[in-house]
Formats: sequence, C-alpha cells, structure tokens
Amino acid sequence: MSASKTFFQLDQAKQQAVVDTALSEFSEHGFHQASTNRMAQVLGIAKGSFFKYFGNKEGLFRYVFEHCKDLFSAPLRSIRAQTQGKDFFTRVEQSLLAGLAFIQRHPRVYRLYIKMLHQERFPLRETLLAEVRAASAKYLRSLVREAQANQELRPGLDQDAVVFFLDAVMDRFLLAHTLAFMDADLGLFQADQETTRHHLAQLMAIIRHGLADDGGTPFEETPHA
Amino acid sequence: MSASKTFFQLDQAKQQAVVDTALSEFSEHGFHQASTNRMAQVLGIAKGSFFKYFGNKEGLFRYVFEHCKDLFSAPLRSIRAQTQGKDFFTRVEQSLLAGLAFIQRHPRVYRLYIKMLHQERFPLRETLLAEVRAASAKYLRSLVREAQANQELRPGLDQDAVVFFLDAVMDRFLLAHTLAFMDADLGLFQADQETTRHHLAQLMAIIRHGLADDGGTPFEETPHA
Amino acid sequence: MSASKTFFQLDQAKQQAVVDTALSEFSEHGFHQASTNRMAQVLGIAKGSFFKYFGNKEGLFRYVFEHCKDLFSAPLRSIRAQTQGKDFFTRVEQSLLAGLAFIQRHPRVYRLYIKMLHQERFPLRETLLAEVRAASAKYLRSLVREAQANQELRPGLDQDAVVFFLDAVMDRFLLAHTLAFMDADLGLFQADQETTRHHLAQLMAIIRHGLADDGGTPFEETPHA
Amino acid sequence: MSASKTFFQLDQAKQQAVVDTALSEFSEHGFHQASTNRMAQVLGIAKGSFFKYFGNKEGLFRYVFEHCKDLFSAPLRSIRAQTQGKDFFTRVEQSLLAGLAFIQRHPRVYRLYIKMLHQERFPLRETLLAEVRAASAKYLRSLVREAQANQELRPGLDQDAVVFFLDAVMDRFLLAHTLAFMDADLGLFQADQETTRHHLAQLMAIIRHGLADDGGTPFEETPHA
DNA sequence: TATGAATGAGAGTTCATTCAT
DNA sequence: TATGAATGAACTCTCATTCAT
Repeated sequence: MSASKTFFQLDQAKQQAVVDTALSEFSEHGFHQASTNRMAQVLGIAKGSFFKYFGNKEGLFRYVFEHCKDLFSAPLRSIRAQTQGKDFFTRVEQSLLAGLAFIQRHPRVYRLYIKMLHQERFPLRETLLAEVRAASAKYLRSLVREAQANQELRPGLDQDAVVFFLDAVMDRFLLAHTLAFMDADLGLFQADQETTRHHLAQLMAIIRHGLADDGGTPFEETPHA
Repeated sequence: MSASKTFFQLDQAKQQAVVDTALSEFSEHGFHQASTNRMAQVLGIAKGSFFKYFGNKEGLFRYVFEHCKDLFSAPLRSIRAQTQGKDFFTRVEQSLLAGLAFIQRHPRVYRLYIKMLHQERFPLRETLLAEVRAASAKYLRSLVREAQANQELRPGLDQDAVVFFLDAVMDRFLLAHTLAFMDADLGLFQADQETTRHHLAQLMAIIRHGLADDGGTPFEETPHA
Repeated sequence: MSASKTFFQLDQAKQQAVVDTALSEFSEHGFHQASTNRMAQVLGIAKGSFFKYFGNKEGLFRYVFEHCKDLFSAPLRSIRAQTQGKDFFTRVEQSLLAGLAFIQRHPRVYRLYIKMLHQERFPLRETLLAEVRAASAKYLRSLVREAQANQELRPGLDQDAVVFFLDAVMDRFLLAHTLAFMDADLGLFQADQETTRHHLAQLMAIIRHGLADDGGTPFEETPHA
Repeated sequence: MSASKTFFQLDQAKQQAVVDTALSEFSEHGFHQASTNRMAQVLGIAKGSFFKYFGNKEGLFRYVFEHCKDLFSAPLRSIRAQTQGKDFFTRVEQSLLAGLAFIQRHPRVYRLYIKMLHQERFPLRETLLAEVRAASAKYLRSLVREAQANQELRPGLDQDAVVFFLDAVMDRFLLAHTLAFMDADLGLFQADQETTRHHLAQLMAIIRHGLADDGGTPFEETPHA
C-alpha cells in the first residue's frame, strides 16, 4: 500500500488526519505546489515524519491517491449492481445521480482528480490517471455493450463513439453541477441545487433522442468540405 | 493592456519574441512551474526586463493571455459570419472544424487554455477563464437562439441546457482530436487523424438526433427517485 | 571499555553481531557517512539500543576500534616472537608477509584504518590513530634496536630515521598489495597477486642495500643549498 | 574552467575569497562534511550565489581542485627544468626540498590532497585523484628513466619498483615533515623544523645505498617460506 | 530493558524579485 | 533604460538523538 509499517501503526484518527490534510493540500495546490512543510505544520507533526511514513512526497501522493480510488470504487460497483436489468437510459441517469452524490460527499477527491487531469507533469501522473480512466471507461463500455445487445441503441452507432459521447457529457454535467461544493471556481457554467434536477431531465432527453433506436434515421449526413 | 510604456517602445519583432517565448513557457509548464529565468535566457534579455515590462510574473502571464484571446476572437467572428444563413447543425459542424483548424495552427494557445482550466491556483485564474468561457458561451448561445427562432430544435428544450450540452460535447471532441498536436498525454481518449472524420460524422448524427425537431417525442421522462 | 553494562549482558553472539555490523558500516562509509539507522536495521535491533549501549555514535566507533586493536595486537606479538633470533632483514620481510596475511583475513579492519588515517574530522580521530601508530612504531623500533645491537645496520644511521623509513615503505607496500582485497580504489599503484612476490623481492633488496652494513660508504653527502 | 561567467566577472579579491574559503572548508572537512551554508556565512554572501557560480557543490569542489592543480603544476615543471643534467639523487633531493617548500606555502592544498586520498566516495574522487597521481608518477618515472639511461641505478632494479619505492618514501617524508604546518594531527611521526635537515640527509643516504650502482650485490636473496 | 516513533536542525538546491550599476 | 548579480525564503529530504511506552 506504499506506506511504511510505521504509518499503519498510528492510531486510526491520526492516519485519517494525515490523509485528510494531504488530500486537502494536494486537491488545493496540485502536486508541485503542494508543500510538505505546510502539511506538517497544519498537522502539528515534524517534517521528517512524512518521509518516515511515505518515503518521499511522491509516496505520500500515491497513498492519498490509492485512498481516493478506494473511496471511488465501492459506489461504482454498487450502482452497477443496483441497476442491473434496468433499461440503458435509466442506468445512465442513475449513474449521474450517483456521481453527484459522491462528489457532494467527497468534493476534495473530485477536485484532486480534476487537478491531476490537466496539471503539469508530475512523477506518477500518467500511471495514476490511466487507472482512473480505465475504471471509468470500463464501466461505461459495459453499459453500452449490454445496451447494444438489447438493441436499445440506434443501429449504426459506434461503441467507441457512444462511450466517448457519454463520457464527455456526463463528465461535464458532473463538473457543472458540483462546482458549488468545491471552493474552486473553474469559470465554467455552474448550476445551483434547484436547477440541477431540471437540467438532468433535459440532458437525459437529449441523450435519449441522440442514442435511442427510434425506428428510422430522418437526417441525412452532411457532406464535408 | 497590462504592460508598461517601456515594453511598447520595443520594436515589434522583440515584442513578438517576448510573447512567443512566454507563450511557449507557460503552455508547456503552466504558471508556477514556468521559469522567468529560463524565458530571459531563451530571449537573451535581462531577467529584470520582465519586471520592468510587466511588473511581475503575473503581469507577464496576463499579457500573454490577452494576446491569445485576440488570436482566438478573430476566427470566432469569422466562422459566425461565414455560416450565416446555414442550418444550425451545419453551423455546429463548421464550428467544430474551425476549432480543429485553429488548434492545429495554434497548439500552444490551446494547451495554455487546457493548462489554465484545471491547474494549480494562480492569481488571475478565475478572472481570465471567465473571459474565455463568456466568449464561447456567447457564441454558442447566439447560434442556439437563431436555431430556436427558425424552429430547428425540438420544442421543450431549454436554451441553457442546449448550450451546456453543446459546450460539453464540442469541448471534449476538440480535446480528444487535437491531443496528437500537443505533447501532453492527458490520459484521455486520443484519436488519430484518420478517425477524426468518421468520429465527427457519428457525433453530428447524435447531436442531430438529440436536438433536432423530429416531429414527436417518443420517450417519456423517467421519474426521479 | 567504553560500553555500558547493558551491552555486556547481551549474549556473545549478539555482541559479536553488533561489532561486526558496525565494523562493516564504518569501514565502508567512514565515520560521518556511516548511518546508525542502517546498522540498526541490518541488525534488527532498535535504534535506541546503540545509544543505550554506547552513549552515541562516537562511543560505538570507539568500541569497534578497540575491538580491531585487539585483533591486530595478537599477530604483532606473535610474529615478533616467531622471528626472534633471525637476522633483521628476514624479520622485516616476515613482518611484511604477516601484514599481507592479516589484511587478507581482516580486510575491513585495514580499510577502517585507511579510512581513519585521512578522513574527515571526527571526535576521537587523533587519540585513536596515535594508539595505532604507537603500537606500530614500538614494534619497528624494537626490531631496529636489536639490529643495531647486532651491528646489522650501517653505522651512522639514526634509529628514528630508520624506523621512519621502514614505516613508510612497509605501509605503502601493504597498501599497494592489498587494495585488491578492498573495494576502494584509492588511485594508487595496485599490484595483482602474481607480482606481489616479485615486488617484495625487489623491495627487500632495496631495503638491504639501503640499510645494511656493507663495510664502506662509497657515496659522499650532497651539500644542501 | 567549470565556473560560470558570473563568477569570473567578480573582482579578483572576491574570486580569491571564494576559492580561499572553499579550500579551507574542503581541506578541513572533506567533501560531504563540508557545508555550503557555512561557506556562505563565512564569506557573507547568499547561499544561492555558490549555485549561480558553480552549479552545485560538486562544481565548486572541482573548481577548487583545478585551482590547486594549477598551483601545483608550475613548481613541478620548474624543479624539473632547474635540475636538468644533475645526478639522479640530487634531483630526488631537490624534489623533496621543493615539495617541502610548496607545502609550507600551501598547507591547505596539501591537506586537501590528503583528504581526497582516503576519504569516503564523492562524485569526482577517482577522476581527480587519477590526475594527481598521473602527474606525480609521470614526473618520477621520467627521473628514473633518465637515471637508468645514465647507468646511475643498480642493474636488476625494476623501473616500476623504483618508482613505487620513491613515491612511498618521498610521500611519507613530506607528510611527516609538513604536519606541523597543517592544523590536522594525523597521528604520524612529526618532525620539527630543526630535525628536518638531518632527517633528509639520512633518508638520502638510505636511498642512495638502496638504489645506486655500487659495483656489486653483496647480499643474497632470502628464500620465501 | 528494549523499543522505534518523533523530532528538528541542517543539508543542497531553486527562483521570483530587487537594485546598484 | 537595461542589466544581471545578489538575495533569501522556501523547497524536499536526512539522520543522530530522545523519550514515552
């Protein structure tokens, strides 16, 4: 688990405090701008302790990341099991709602992910992001595959294109509707709680019309220039 | 324009070189990891000059950003004018193609935007991003408004929701299909040149089905839990 | 003996292990670069134990040194006894051979001596080295005294000068011919096993010509400037 | 020369002060125990300046070393030229006297060499020492070669063995007779000024008897055990 | 008595910023 | 006005030593 025995021998409250403080620092400042000094000061522990626990800054980050991945994995498995057998669009909608709930409960975890996505290079960036993306893509792909098997989607749609489309729309929806829970203003469209419900309904309607098999293709393709 | 008189008294070539070098540095390293020392060395000017011209690192960044915004505004106005009178979905597709072309011509400008979007906190982040988003939203909103006036969109769709939807999908499409031009691997889906055309066709089909008035609403809304 | 009662109450095997590990560490890294943490880890004992046993790093070093001095003293006495009655130059040669044998058997002891000789300042350096040199000088002096009593050396040679001369030559010979057993490349001349014998013969010839009474002094002293 | 332009633009007095302080620090503490912080404090300059001048601690060390090598090279060439044509033993004696003079004038240079010889590993150790040894060996070897050409040495003596012998004896002589000028007590035999002259005469006599062609070999080789 | 977690001074290094020239 | 040497706070990381358990 990339932390030393010493760390795991700390009492739970202290372990929690360390991870909590580090998560705050990393999610607020990213990797390079995060300061181990500052974390130590906030925690009231010696600077050297981090290095006893995690070897170096990178080890600390990796541990925090693993912690976040664990937090994230459980709900993902749970929502998939709970919606087994329901129609594709209901499953998508439930996924969005589950995503909203997770982010409301763990805003810093989500912000850390956001920070990692586009931040400057740091040691484990590619490796760690690949893990997240793989989990997310695998989940969506399984939903799409089952939907295609059940002939819920319009014929002629690429699996890749659909996954990409859903990933983009859902990701952006979550971002827009959870910014209020994060202290960072990313300059994007932000919804208040009240409009989220309505917005979700609209989005789901678009997705349905966009992807569902409606028994015909009334539009002709535009020729490219 | 956030630069001193001194700077504008430099000959054009030198002004250009300063902006160019700074754009490279910021787009490659973000704000904090960018090094004024390195820029000065590359330019062959004194470190102190930056501070004479722009006050501090933040001022330099702001100036570079303004420059990028100018680069970006012209094509946006141009594409809008060129597609005047065409149907909504054609305009959307042309916008995507124009976006692709812009990013191929100015990869560093786009990468700077990507870096800004989610990177570590830096002084002007929110202000600057808001300007970008405002320009983009304004553009899309005008397209959607005209489309609704021409009854090209399905009745019952919120303007806000449509704008949000388009913004999300188009943004993600551009990112996925231009990563090849940038040296950053963001861990996201990346298309090679050959698949871009096909992917664009698929995406446009989804958008059409999702938004166009097809003379009926075959789906009922899902009740929320 | 510079260690606490606590240490001597440990069983012999453990005491031995502590000295052995510390000898390895000090002979490999010198004093300051040696790490008490590393030693404790290798031994599988608590870091605090060293400080209980020896007070501090310096105390540990002193103890290891005493141990080495004991190892060294026995062979020195032994070779002196064994060569009693032989001619001076034979005794010198036997001493060199004994030195070679000792270093082959105890390379770490010799390397520790080498490290101490000229390494960075550390607390007991002068005191400890003086002890080694005293033992060595005393041994050589007794050999020379007896040789002069037996009129084996050329008249007019100072005892001090002869002792100094022998000390220098023998020390360097041992160093050059045992570097192969140590992992340190000191940048000096290094002999392989095969040339050692030949080199020893040459050196002994020089020493004999240089020191033995040959019944005349064919050279006149050069006047100094 | 391994230092930046910045350094060479300092006025001579300051350059001198920097090298001087660094030489003191390195010759006193070796490489790893030397502290750039301490040097900066002694000099009354900022810590960062060293890194501007020399890149890192290793660069500083290398520069100091080069400086010392320059100091050392001139007298070596000079003494060789001055003694051209004199007999071998005179040249050796003059070399010793020149060595004494050099060390009296530059005790820290000599101590640095001594420190380097046996200290813990540091980055450039082998490279730098090789340079010193090469210069020294080359000098002695040329003397010995000429002596053999002039039939000044006893037949049957290996060139290698003679060079080794001279190197050992001269090195030790210089060490013993210059320790008084260095603040480090290396635990070796130390001569005061008054005895140096006498000691040198004795040593030269031994060397002469040991190496010179005396027209016969009155000693038989001892058989080895 | 033995432990090993905690400490914190100090290490080398970086870099935005200042200011005398 | 332009310069670039100097600054010094802040960075990550190490390790001998202490002390509560």
